[in-house]
This record gives sequence, C-alpha cells and structure tokens, in this order.
Amino acid sequence: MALEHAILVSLAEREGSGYELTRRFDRSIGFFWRATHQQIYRVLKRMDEAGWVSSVHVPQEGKPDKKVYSVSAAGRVELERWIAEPGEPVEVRDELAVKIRGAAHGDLAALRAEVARHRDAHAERLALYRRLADKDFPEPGALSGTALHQYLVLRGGISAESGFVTWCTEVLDALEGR
Amino acid sequence: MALEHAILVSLAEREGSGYELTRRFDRSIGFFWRATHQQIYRVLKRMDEAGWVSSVHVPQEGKPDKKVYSVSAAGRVELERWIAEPGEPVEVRDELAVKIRGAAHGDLAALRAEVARHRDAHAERLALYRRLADKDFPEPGALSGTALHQYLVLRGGISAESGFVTWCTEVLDALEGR
DNA sequence: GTCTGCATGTAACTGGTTACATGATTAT
DNA sequence: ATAATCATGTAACCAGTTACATGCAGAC
Repeated sequence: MALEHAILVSLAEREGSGYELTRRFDRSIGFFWRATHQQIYRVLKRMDEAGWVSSVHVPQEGKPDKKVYSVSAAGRVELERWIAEPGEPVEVRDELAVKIRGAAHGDLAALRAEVARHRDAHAERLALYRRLADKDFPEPGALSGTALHQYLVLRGGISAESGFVTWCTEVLDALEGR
Repeated sequence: MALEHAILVSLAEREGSGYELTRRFDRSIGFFWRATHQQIYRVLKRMDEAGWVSSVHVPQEGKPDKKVYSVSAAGRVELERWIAEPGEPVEVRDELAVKIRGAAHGDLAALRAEVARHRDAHAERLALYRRLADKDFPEPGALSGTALHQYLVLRGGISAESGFVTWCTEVLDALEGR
C-alpha cells in the first residue's frame, strides 16, 4: 500500500491539489509509482479522513476552484514510520519474458518485432532519464539532501532501463538465428 | 491479463494439475510472473469454461486424486495470438525508490539499513539465477528451441537483479555521507 | 502427536483500470 | 468550430492477496 506514501512524499516536498498531483504522477515520482487521477482523488479522500492530510478550498479566477492538500502532523509521523518499515524487494513481472518463454508456441518473426518494439521503448525512456539527469543534476558529485535523493532515484531508472535495452538486444541477437 | 497466458505456456511445455502448476509458479516461470494457488485454481476454472484447456480426473493411490489440465486446440490458437499481440513494456514500480525519494522526511540510518537489506535480497536472487544458469545451461552457445528461450529469460532475471544490486550499492555509497 | 506434502477449493477484501460525467477558459 | 488545459469526481469492473476450510498419508 504505497500510493498513500508516494502522495505523502510528493505533498511533503510541496503541497498541491489532486490535479497537480496527477501532473506530478505523469512525471517525476510517477516514473517509479504510476497512478491515475481517479485513484489519486480516491486515496486523497481516504487520507483526509484518516487525518494524514488537510485541505484548503482555494477559489481561482478564470479556472475552476481547487482543493489544496498538505501533509498534517499525523501524516508526517506516518511517513517517517513507513520509511523505516521493512518492505518487500521488487519482484520482476514481465509479460515479455513470458512471451519469450513461450516462443516455441508462437510466431518467431512477430515475437522478434515485439522484442524490438520493447527495446526501442526502453531506449526512449532511458534517453529521457539521461536528459533529465543532465539538465537537473549537471554536477552529481556536489549534491546533497532532497536533490541527491531525487538524483539517486533517477539513477535507478537509468540502471533499470539500460538493463532492459541490453537484454532485449541480447534476445534479438539470439533469436535472429544468424 | 497475462496469468492465463503464463499458464498456457507452462501447460504447453507439460500438462499438469493446479497443484503442479503452483509448484512451477514457485520456481521457473514464477520468477517472472508470480501467482498463488488460489489465483491459479480460479483462472484454470475460467480457462476451462472458455475452452482453452481441458481436464482429466486422475485417481491416485496414497494421495488425493488430481485434475490434470492440458492445452486444447483453442488454447494453442489463443497462445499464438497473444504472443504476436503487442503489449506494454514493463514499468518500474519500486517502493524502495519512493522511500529514497522521501529520505529527507525519515530516519536516514533506518533507510540505509533498508537499502542494504534489499541489496542482500537481490544479491541472493542473483546468485540463485546464476546457479540455475550454470547447472541447466552450461553451454549457452549451443542452445536452441525451448532451452534457448528459457535461458534467455533467465538472462533477463540475471540482468535485472544485478542492476538492482549495483544500484543499491550506489545508493548506500551516496547516503553513507563519507 | 505434530509437521510436511499432496490436493482442491471458497470468501472477503484491497488496489488498480476503464469508462462515464460535467463544465468553464484559452489557444489554434 | 475544435481541441487542450484546468479541475473534480462516480461507478463498474478486473486482478491479486489474505484468510479460511478440508482431509489423507507418511515421516520424525
């Protein structure tokens, strides 16, 4: 149950409305924990009831009003508790791996095309992460605090995506049957 | 919706009961698509109704009887269709990344311990995959067919787990504050 | 007598996705 | 005109987890 906590982390960095959180989950923190606006609104409501966040109604001109959420004292306690709590290491769950495993029961050419598609998608993601790292953290050695933490998470994304690209390439080579 | 297809792949390799499938999902194919027995029984029932598999009641001595499932013609068609169908590339969803991102709002020492725990778990998983690769595929260059496909999937696991280990180590170094 | 393995299931719940719904403002 | 952005939600559904339930055989 980490969406609550991902929202707490995001709101602790900066308060915001459900809509603004949705934008953030389309980028940054959402690269590592995706969520749709429906889910975010539902969970925000639950968190409000639990007292982890509080909201202020903010009227706007030319735009619809919004409800701005911020982390309460209880929310900060909960966030600290959760960060220290041991969790399960990520488990791989990869549809493509299942397809490769079943390659003998399908069309090899189609599967190769699929692997190439995944390789390209991961390469694009990797390029994006590298661009973000270069732009936002040009001097990694000098980082500390939240900027360092954000950089480290981005490094994890770069590591994961470059691993996928390498693996897809290896699979393609092996399936080419040259 | 890939559990159906993971089961089809597994049953296409060898027929088996729900219980036997559960054992397989504790190893091999389950390393890349985990499932519990409850889920497997439920999905097998649905697949039977859909005509993708057929079952035979097999009486046993000294053990409870079992229902052995095998892939039907319709199931083989469905499996081939699914393998050729484009799917979504895996998305990273990592609780640990969220915790690191929120490090400023928690206890750093506890977080370091948590990262070290994850590093150890991934290192263990990596060692297991390497052991399996050495044992089952001692001559990777000579592989073809299903054995090659199984090896390639295992290579993906090795790549992913070694990526995690490297990343955790990098994070620990950066958070040591030396 | 207690635990492990074999074997199959039901029921309740949680988390996440997809579709539907509304309505104003601004840019093309 | 039409699409995109801002803003918030409901409802139905699907997938997956946890807990509960049964019962025999064989090993320690």
